Amino acid sequence: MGPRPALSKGEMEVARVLWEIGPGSVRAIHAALPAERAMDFATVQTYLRRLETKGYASSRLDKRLRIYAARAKPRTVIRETVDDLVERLFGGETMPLVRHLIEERGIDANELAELRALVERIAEQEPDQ
Amino acid sequence: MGPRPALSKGEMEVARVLWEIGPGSVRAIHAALPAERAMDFATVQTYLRRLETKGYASSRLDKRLRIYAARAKPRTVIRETVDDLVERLFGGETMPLVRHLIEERGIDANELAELRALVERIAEQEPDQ
DNA sequence: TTGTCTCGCGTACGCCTGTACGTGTAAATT
DNA sequence: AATTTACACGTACAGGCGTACGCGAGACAA
Repeated sequence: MGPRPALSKGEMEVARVLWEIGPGSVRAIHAALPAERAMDFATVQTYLRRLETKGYASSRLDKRLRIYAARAKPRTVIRETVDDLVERLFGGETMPLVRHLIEERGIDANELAELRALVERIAEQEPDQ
Repeated sequence: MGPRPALSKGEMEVARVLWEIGPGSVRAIHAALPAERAMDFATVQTYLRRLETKGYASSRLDKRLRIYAARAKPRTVIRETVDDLVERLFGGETMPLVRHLIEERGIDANELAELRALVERIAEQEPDQ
């Protein structure tokens, strides 16, 4: 997977839906977008076309209906996107962002428990010092 | 602080330096950029002008030297930026990003200790359940 | 069969972004 | 004084991005 052009914000939203609901028609993807994020059908179509051009999605014609599918794995795309952000906005350091997320955005009791477990798990893997 | 146009990637890098070194001339900011990220002097100048237009920075002339200063606080800008990303790429959920950062990017022993402390601190604040 | 609906697909368009160049002028150097 | 250096400031320009419109052709309804 060579250097793909980065996802734009709009493309991200559509890609996310693609991952979530799997392959689908433009209509399906349009319908699966969060209601409060009302994009025009044609806009979604454009984003999907661009996702394909950029290598993030593929498509095939099923009869007269074009079906899009994700081509890049979420983890990969998230890594690329987040790495870039961390680099530019945090000088490459991870912790400031983690801190921000926990302190500023807040996490509830469940999430806190999960985080605790995660920390312990990592702590075991990574032998002290 | 009304709705500012979002920072572009290039603007982010420059804004970060502005926060780090405080008010300074274009040259100072240019010099403070990570060496491996060599932008042209004139490019930095353009970004600073745009940062001012967007409301993220202010400037004054000191003799014939224009001095730029940050106008928006890092925390605020980071909140706006990260909120947007979390919304678009993670459907508004915080934990997937936290998990990604910890698991995929990895953190060293020191960071792990800090994270542990942070979790405990939050756990105390937020009474169980 | 004759609209009407639904899509695909090409096209559009203004603003944003990355990345500078060039000109004019003030300050510094020789 | 003449030359070089250093900036500010205006301008540029191609490609990306958000957000569609409109046409043409099957599919479906009447």
